[in-house]
Amino acid sequence: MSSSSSANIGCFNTDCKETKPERSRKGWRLRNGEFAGLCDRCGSAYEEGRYCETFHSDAAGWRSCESCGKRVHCGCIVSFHVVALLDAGGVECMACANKNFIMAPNPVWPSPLFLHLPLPERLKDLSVKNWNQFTGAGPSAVAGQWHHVPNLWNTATAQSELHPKIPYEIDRSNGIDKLISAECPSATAMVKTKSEDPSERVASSSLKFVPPERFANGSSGDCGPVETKKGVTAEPGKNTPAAALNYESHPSVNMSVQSTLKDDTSSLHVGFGLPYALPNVANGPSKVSAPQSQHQTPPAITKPFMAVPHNAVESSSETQVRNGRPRGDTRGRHQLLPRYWPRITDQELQQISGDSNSVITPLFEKMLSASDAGRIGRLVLPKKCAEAYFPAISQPEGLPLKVQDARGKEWVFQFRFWPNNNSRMYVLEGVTPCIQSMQLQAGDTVTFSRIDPEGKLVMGFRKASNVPSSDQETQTPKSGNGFPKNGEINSADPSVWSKVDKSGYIAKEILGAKASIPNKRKSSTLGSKSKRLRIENEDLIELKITWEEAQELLRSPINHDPSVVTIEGHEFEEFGEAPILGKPTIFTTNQVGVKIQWVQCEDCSKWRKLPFNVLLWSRWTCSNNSWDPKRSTCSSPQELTTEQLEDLLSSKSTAAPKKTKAAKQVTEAVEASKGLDTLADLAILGEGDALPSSSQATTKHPRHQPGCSCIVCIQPPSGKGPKHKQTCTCNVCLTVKRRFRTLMMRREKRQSEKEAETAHKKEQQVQQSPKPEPEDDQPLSSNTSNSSPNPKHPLVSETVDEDPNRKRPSSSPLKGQIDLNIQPEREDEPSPASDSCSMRLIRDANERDLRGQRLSSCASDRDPIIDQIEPGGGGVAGQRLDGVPCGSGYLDGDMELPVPLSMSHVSISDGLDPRH
DNA sequence: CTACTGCATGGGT
DNA sequence: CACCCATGCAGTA
Repeated sequence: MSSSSSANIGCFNTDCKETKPERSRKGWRLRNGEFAGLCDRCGSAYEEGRYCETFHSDAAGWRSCESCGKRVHCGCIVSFHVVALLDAGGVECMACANKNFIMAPNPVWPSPLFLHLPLPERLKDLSVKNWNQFTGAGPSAVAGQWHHVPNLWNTATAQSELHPKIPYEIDRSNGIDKLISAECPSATAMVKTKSEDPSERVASSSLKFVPPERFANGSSGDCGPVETKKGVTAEPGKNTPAAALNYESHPSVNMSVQSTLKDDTSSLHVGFGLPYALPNVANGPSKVSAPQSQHQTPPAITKPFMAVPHNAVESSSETQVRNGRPRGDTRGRHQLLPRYWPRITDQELQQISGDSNSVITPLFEKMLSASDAGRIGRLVLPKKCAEAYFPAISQPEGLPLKVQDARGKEWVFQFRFWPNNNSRMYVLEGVTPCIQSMQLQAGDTVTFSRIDPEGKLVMGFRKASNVPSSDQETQTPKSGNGFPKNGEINSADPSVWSKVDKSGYIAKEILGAKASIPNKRKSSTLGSKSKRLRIENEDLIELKITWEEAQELLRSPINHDPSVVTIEGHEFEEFGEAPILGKPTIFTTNQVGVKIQWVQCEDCSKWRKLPFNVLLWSRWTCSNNSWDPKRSTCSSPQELTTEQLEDLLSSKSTAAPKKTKAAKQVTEAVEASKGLDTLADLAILGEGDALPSSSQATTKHPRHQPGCSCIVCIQPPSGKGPKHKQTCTCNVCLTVKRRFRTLMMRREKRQSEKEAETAHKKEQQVQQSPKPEPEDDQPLSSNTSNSSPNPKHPLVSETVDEDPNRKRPSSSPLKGQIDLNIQPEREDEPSPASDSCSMRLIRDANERDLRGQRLSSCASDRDPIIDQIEPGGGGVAGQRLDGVPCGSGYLDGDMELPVPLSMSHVSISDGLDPRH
């Protein structure tokens, strides 16, 4: 920033002697991505590669290329991009670097995002990144291979030692120079003392820099982590003394709060390797500059930490004996899978650190599986993460690892592994108390970070998203739908964080952090492993949003104005008929007091005015504007002025969530298949309210559905109870199944039913905008969707099986419509045909339904666990899903099993889940 | 019988 | 196809 500001005045080169230099040459790349503007003289100097030499030949940072010996400056922004830092230490001019297979120069500059952070943060961040670069980045031209990098024990230390300098050194216009200059020597020194045993301890050398205070026993030099002064092994007989990290006298792995340790960080905490050490980080999947990556760098592991024995008893031979395979085998696979990349933002980390001198380095994160969150208390650690960031262990018993949670609580887990095939499976044992204290459940994510200079391991977490806020201890503000607002979290609102205790609190960021997280990131973070998880976490986000949007689309059925009921402070809109969906429009009242409706053409984006009571297709274009021929083409100008449009839009945004109004104003709407599909998906996959992550987030348990009684399914701590059985015949299940089937059928038949549809459409077109949209857009008459003529069946009339009207012939002209309320053919049974996926969907839907039910019926504190639902029998009205007679005055009797859709007509002022 | 432990299994990548 | 890892499950306490 500082640099860019100066860039606006004459030559960018502050040493330029030109009195009134005129910038005409493009210089080096600035941190903001632009290029420094230089006058001719400086520009040519730069282009000729003698800029540094010319303008600051006496500055610090001059080094010699390891390959050609050429003197190169290594410590200013100008030279930053033309010098390659070697893993083994030293630097190379780009010429040699390229020859030696270095394709990319030093890591890219921080992303623009980074630059937007307050200076202190940037500095910190930058310092970390730079440091990382220095510590581990850079292929070794000499060896022709990537050299080791992160050494838990030393890098952290080294880093910590350096950080304190950064603040003042970098706080200058050319801070970069200083920063780098300051670091270079250290880094170099470190590398130069490299281990003598390149085969197995490529970079362990730096261990020598581990300050004595960190490894009190002095064995760090050779053994890495070690005993600390107290030297108490976690479990006598199980842990080798050397391996025990003696976290205070905590003999067992049982976790307990150890507040007293808070400050005793010098020797009790394990340091963790730097996660971002890959030299070619710029080429990584998640670039530092990724627009929305929160300027995180993927925790690339240049070399598994485990390659370096960390304790005296560890030896490669032993390791091999135990595992049947040297751990070093993993050397080739340096990077963590994307799903383990920490998504925690720097700011969040900053918050955790509490004091400004701490630097948080996100290490990795892991979404809890059912077993992780179960009562077994074992958290399976991704192998690479464990090996990269946790101390190396040679004994299956592992060692106790002290981890601090975001609140400063300290826990001691047993970090160990199990021989597995020829590999290892790392687990953290004894995590139950911690998991429970954080109220985590399957699907939630735990993050591991390291705080420097303390070198503490910090465990944060992020709820899967829809967890009721009350369940969370976080103070993160949540949006109405239960999602914490990413912006709020990341906005670095100190006030929020400052409330948290000293150690800060890792924000439970929204899953997916809304749109701020690139899709790629989302998917990668969540992992490609579990589709279920992805659906819940990623797509759900989409769905969630869509769902909310869908609410806006809900219109009361024609001739049925909704009535608003308030239950426990939440407004519920009650329709006499099933609401219908339509294209979102904006309603306003003109000067004359006449209500009008604005709709945006999907082709030209122009807004057109329509009568307020018009039904619209989900896809509406100017050509459909039969009300205003003059504006029935995209070429015709927009009626609204910019200002008016702004007002309009702003009003929309403010009123948007309040669908109630709209519902009252709009008489009807039409839904198109797109929306239909979306809705269908929504209905099935998840209402805005998140699916209980505990149940579905779980991932690969193959037999969860039926009456699985495995520990995972039984898991109560995080799970919310048993689930609906696949064979369950309760109303919810039946309804959902039917619906699901219906949806499926509808799609299939859509095609064949066009005719009927067309015919039907004609009728409607009399009063609606003609939109002969082929398969996708089908006119929806107000009542069509609901075959139930009985207005008393508010929403899901279909649930009433007895209702003959329900039996909609498959040929119904309404088929193509999105009416979720239609009563599918009553092929009752849980279509065995439905594959597991379908069933899952159904189950999910069930859960959602439940929630919806609860939401719409009576607010209850009970968890929407399907199993808690008492088989309501075929559509007994007025009965709660959970078996509790609901008597809620909400809907007249028949309202049972509110389909997901029912949720949408609920206008909730503060969240989808009123329960909380 | 329950809880725990440690390894086996197998789906997914 | 190898590896990862979520979960299963037998053996033990």
